[in-house]
Amino acid sequence: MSKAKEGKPTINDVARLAGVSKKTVSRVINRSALLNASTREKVEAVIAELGYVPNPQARALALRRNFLIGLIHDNPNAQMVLGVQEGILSAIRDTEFALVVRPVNRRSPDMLDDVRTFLEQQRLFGVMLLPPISENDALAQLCEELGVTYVRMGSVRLDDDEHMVASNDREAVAKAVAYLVGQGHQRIGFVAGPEGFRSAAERDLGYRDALERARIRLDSAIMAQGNYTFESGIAAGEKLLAASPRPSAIFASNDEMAAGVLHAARSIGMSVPEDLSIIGFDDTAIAAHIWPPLTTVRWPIQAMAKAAAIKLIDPAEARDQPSHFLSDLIERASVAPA
Amino acid sequence: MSKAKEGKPTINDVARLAGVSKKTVSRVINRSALLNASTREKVEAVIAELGYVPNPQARALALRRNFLIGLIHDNPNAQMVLGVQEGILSAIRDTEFALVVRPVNRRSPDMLDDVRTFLEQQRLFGVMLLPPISENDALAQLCEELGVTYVRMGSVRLDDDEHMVASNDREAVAKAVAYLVGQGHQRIGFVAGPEGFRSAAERDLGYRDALERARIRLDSAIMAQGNYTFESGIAAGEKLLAASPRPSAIFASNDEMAAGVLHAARSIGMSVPEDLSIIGFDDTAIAAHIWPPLTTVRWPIQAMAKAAAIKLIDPAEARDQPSHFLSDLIERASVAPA
DNA sequence: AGCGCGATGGTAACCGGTGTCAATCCTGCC
DNA sequence: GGCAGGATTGACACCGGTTACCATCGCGCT
Repeated sequence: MSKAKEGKPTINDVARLAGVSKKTVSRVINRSALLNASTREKVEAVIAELGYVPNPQARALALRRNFLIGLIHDNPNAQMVLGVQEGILSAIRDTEFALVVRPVNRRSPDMLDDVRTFLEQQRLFGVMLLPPISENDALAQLCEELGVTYVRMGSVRLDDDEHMVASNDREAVAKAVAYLVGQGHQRIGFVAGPEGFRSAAERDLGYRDALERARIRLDSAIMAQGNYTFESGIAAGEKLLAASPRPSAIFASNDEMAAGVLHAARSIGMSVPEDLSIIGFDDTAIAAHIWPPLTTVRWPIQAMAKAAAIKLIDPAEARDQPSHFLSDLIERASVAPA
Repeated sequence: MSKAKEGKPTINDVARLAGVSKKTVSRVINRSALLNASTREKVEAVIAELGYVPNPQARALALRRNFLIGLIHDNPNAQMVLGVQEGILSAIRDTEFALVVRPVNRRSPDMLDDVRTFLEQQRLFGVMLLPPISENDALAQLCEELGVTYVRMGSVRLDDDEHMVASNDREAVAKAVAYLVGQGHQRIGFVAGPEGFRSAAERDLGYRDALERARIRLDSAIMAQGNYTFESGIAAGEKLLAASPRPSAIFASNDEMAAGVLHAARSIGMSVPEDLSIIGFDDTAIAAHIWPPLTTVRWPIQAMAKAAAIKLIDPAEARDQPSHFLSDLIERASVAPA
């Protein structure tokens, strides 16, 4: 408050004012046990008075590790990315960690180089990988090679528990389809996601599992593939609804495509859910804001992200963190009994 | 590749192998002009061979500034937040800057303390503030006090150009409403946003401007207030459509409420846009994925965020960056002539 | 009284860069 | 050939922390 010439107070200032050495101040900051109580109090008083906060860059340099965790993603689902960011933040709030984000372009040929530069340049403590990029094994290997710890989030277990937090999309979809069966539906269409997405493959398997368990035969006439977009959902819907006999229910591998199916149904005069039941996946904002609100499957994203972040930053608690999560079926109004 | 015992190569390793001093290597890294070409080449060769990348923490310490820019927000619109993140990233890609995000809770009483702790602890180079929290002057003052440069994004100019990148919501709404007038609508309803949001106030003003210019009298029977949610849009829609005479068009202050109005209209048997034209604001994912696709107003978010980031990190280019942006009217299918 | 020992706290080096300033090397020019 | 002066380069301190290791202190003990 006196001659503090612009600059923030440093550990030296604290030491001088408290009449102790830097080292002692450092001990106070790091809560070292071998410290006389009165010394500690004296130092703490000075710290409070000066409003001293240790310089993170200096700390990082001396400790040879920093306190930044990265989030690398190419996920088009804004809702999900933000959910992850909030989940991570809830884990690192009240710690000295901070979250650095890095959207990348999956299709870019130099995606890997881009990530490499990023990791080398920033020397992050660790990174989280979101799908679909988290399915890229080369990326995980790159982290390994660069000595950056990582945790992947995904729709299926792709790595050991230490490096993975996974939902079980296959099971979740099977449950959703079984739910349709439970509502009396026997002719259930399916809109698959694009190739190359692990989630798409898993959801496909879940659909097949459910039909098999219900002893319903697969019929390729009521199966179509989309690419997770609204438009592809429309196209898929048109194909499926042209089949004869028509499906009485359709499971779409994500909400956007489900919205597209809904649109296709409506444009040929069918009403939902009276004439057609629809289930989506992801519980994005769209799901709740179309009419009728979409029944869908939801990853517990925040919880997953939080668990992932804890795995990254706190080895002690890491083993208590679950690596597998169950998705919930969110029942809204797009499903009716057959 | 030989005895590199785990650790990454440092400037000392490079200096030793190149047979020059640290300082010279430093000069090469920083592209200092006063350097003999042959020396530079020699050093660059060693750098390439070793795969040397300067340690950002050490740099930050020595330079007394770091290369982290923060994004502080409490914005519920995921689409927008992600757009901003991408905009910022496009500005800092190929620089050594990184983006640190910090979602906060607007309603929390210790929001300011939370931000203060964050800023003091991380010693960021600068921060960007997103609405609605960017409207909080105390926050801007806090940044000032802590010596953190900041740039605010918002729907109206709240600060000098150096610290502000603004759209002009008032003008944008006026244009949108004028567009409805141009389509022959004379009875145009309005759904306002919640109090306390500057954007809501501006959009309200824009509506009034447009009516005044068109010499249409305000009628509180076809004005309602919502809180930017889908549900509040339904309620507002019900109120407005119960008025007599009914409005032939409705402007809603955001897309979610517009979707709500659409739903309200449909549930009383009106079809859109035949019986009712609707315009929203924000161009969120919902706008494109409901039926009919919503005509709406869009902030050029990425461009704004990019300009804001450049203002933050590059004083030289900062003055070339615009501080004001015009929003675009995105014409889809929810508007028809009266 | 002298001694050993655990509890505290200090000193100096170091983490990996950058700034300052002086030393050295050229070069042209008288 | 000698010298001024700009172009290069290096030595060294320093940024603000931490660690390794040493010094001191107070105490109980013989």
